[in-house]
Amino acid sequence: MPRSFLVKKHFSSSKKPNYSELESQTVIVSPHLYDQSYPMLAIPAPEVLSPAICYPPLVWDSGLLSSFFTPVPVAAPGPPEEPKALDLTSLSSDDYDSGKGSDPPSPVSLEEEAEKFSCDQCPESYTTLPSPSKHQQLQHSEDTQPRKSFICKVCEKEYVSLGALKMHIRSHTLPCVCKICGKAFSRPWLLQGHIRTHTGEKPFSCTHCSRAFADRSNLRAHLQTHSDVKKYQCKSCARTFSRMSLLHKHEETGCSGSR
DNA sequence: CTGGGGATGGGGCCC
DNA sequence: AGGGCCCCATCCCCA
Repeated sequence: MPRSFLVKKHFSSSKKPNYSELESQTVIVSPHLYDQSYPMLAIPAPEVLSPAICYPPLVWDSGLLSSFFTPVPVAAPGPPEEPKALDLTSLSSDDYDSGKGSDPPSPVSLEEEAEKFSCDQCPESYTTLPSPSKHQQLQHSEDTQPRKSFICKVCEKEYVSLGALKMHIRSHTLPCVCKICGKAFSRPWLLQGHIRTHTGEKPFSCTHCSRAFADRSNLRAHLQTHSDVKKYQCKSCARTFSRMSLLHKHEETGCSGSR
C-alpha cells in the first residue's frame, strides 16, 4: 500500500516554485466541506482552496464518535482477556479507504509493533504507549478500579483516554489540507511543517555550520553528523551512526562485527 | 553502498 | 478539552 511519504515529491530544494507570497497565510475554516454523513476527508480541488485550509477540530457527537471507538472496561490487574471484540461493521473498508492522504498501518506493521511492546504481566500487546513501564504503570498499578479503554474502530488501537483516542482519530480523518498540493494532515502543525516545504522556510539553524532546516527533528539528526560519537551504536562492531535507520541498515546488510 | 537531508506520522506533555 | 510543541521514528531520495 502506498504511504503518504511514498508519494513522488515534485519540489526539490533546487526546483522549488516561488511560494514566498504564501508566507502570511491565514487558516480558513470551511465547515461546509464536511461530509455531514461521515467525517472522512474529501479533498477539494486545489484551486478552490485557500493557501492552507485546516478544518476545525471535529465535533464528535455521540453517534459519530461511537462509530469510531468502543469504550471497553478493563479490570486492572485482571486475568488474561480474550482480544477485545471489535465492531467494525459501522465502517466499511471502502469508507475507510476513500479520500485519505495516507494509509493506515498495515496489519503486518501492527503485529511487528505489538511484538515490540508486549507486557509480561498480561497477554496484551500494545502499540501506542511509549514504554512497557508506562503500560504497566497504567494497566497494572496498585488500584483495582476497573479502567476504561478506548479502542479505535478503524485500526483497533487502544487508548487510555478519550482525548488520546480523539487525537488518534484525526490521523484517520486528516482534517488539515494543504491548498497547494491537496495533501491532508492530521494536525495543523503538521500542515505548517508541510507548507514550509513549499515556502522554503527553514527556521531551525545549525550552530555548528551554516545549514538550516525546516524541521527540528531534522536539525537534531543533522547535529549528530557533527559528533564524533554518534547516538546509535552497533552492538556487534561498536560502530556508531547518526540515525537509527542507518544502524538498522548496517545490521540488515550483515554486520561482520569487525568494522 | 553509505551517509545525510527532506518529509512525514504519531503519541505524550504542557499550558 | 484542545492546541501547540516536543520527541522519536521511518521512509525516500540524492550526492
